[in-house]
Amino acid sequence: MDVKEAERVVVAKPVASRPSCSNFRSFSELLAGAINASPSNACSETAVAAIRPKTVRFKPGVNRAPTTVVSSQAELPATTVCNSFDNNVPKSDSKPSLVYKPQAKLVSKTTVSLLANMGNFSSSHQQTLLAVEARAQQMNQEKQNFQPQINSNIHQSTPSRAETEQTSEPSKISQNMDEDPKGLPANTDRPSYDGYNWRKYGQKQVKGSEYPRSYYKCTHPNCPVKKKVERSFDGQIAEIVYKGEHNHAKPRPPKRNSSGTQGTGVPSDGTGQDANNSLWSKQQNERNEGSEGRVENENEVGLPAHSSYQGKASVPYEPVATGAINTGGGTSENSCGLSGECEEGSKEGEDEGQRSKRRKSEIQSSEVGISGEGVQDPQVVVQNTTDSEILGDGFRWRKYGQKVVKGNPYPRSYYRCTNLKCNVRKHVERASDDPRSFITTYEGKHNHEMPLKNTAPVVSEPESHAPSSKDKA
DNA sequence: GTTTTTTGACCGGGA
DNA sequence: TTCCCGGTCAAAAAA
Repeated sequence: MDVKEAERVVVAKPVASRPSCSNFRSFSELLAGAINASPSNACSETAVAAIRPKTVRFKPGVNRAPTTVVSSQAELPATTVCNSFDNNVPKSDSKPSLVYKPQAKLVSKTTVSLLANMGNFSSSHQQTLLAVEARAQQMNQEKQNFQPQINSNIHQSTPSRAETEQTSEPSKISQNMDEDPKGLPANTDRPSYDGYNWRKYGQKQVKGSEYPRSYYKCTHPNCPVKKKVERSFDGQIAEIVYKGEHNHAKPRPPKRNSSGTQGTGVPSDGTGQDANNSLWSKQQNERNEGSEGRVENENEVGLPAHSSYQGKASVPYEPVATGAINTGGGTSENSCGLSGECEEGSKEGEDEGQRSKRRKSEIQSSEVGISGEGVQDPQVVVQNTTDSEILGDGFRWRKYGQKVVKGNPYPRSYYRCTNLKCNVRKHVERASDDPRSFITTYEGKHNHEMPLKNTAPVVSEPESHAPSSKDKA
């Protein structure tokens, strides 16, 4: 990728097509290439990996680093992603930054409505399939694009949080990765950005899909929810489809922290979803009080933006989880990104076994919680933030212009990050007749952390986050 | 020894 | 009825 172009991140609805990466070829070719030739390019490598997934347990140092690299910006894209979901226009083609275009998958009406309402979760929907597409590539791009800057920018801003965030972000990503078995350590529960714990029960190469599809079930007892995740060769999530509704609240975080809400993140294992989830919930609750809703954006958005849930109204937290949804709402706490994972990370002390046990207990407790407290806040979603301020990506934006540009009958709105030090801009335009479909294009990278709204829970500094993954003795 | 992931086989729905 | 294919099961492997 060209560095220059890297600056520009375009998010658009994915179009069914093969990755633009010239390297992508048929599996057979990839294999051959991988085997024969040195895997000069990542593409081939990844491809291979995709073909033969292996259980990769999270090892400190191994995956970590790479992931971390990533980007903080997940959030941005996330937002975009969200929007992009609905977008019908594959504008991306023209945009330089796109690495590949994931196939466009279906987005249920529910999703649409959710996005549209962002915040109002109507839950009426029946079980549905929600398809979200998260484009890994965006992620990648972002990762790549942002990284450089991050480094440079970080210096400017106080490293403390910003840095942590940035670094942590990766973790988020990793979380995202969670969907991916490979990337993630096998943390058992593997909470994902959506805040729930999932157990993988199958993987398969589905016809018509370039990537292997992984099947996950919610680990919560009696919970019928399942999700399908397709990952791109590079491990990025290409699509997530949820099925069913959770009949329980998100798993509560293990006791820890209420304070930590934001833990900056370090997501430990990337999977630390449990914690995340729970954290989210908690945070949400807490935040809700404050009316904050930032919550999951980052996480979810981050990547998972892809994950849009289908609405499940029944679960209060869900909404939150849905980053996309929140977007509308506004800030997310970032949950995991910041917090959830963080927490998990913080739990480093625990080892796998303990976690497992903990999970079990959590699960149970969560059940209880469901009926009890957890559920309350459906309103989480509804936030006061205005569109102009927080557009779902967790950052604050100020609209500074609007214009009709060639090729699109709809006016394009220009936004600038409200952070004085930040020169990131983005423009948003309708992608189609559907008022809910937008194409968001970012320019530049944020050199600051995502603004936390009012309450800012103390961020626990990620001490050395050891990969919480499991260190088994 | 425990738990999760991997993966081939099986099942059931739809064409 | 048969075939195709997505989804699920479950034994084996991995950590």
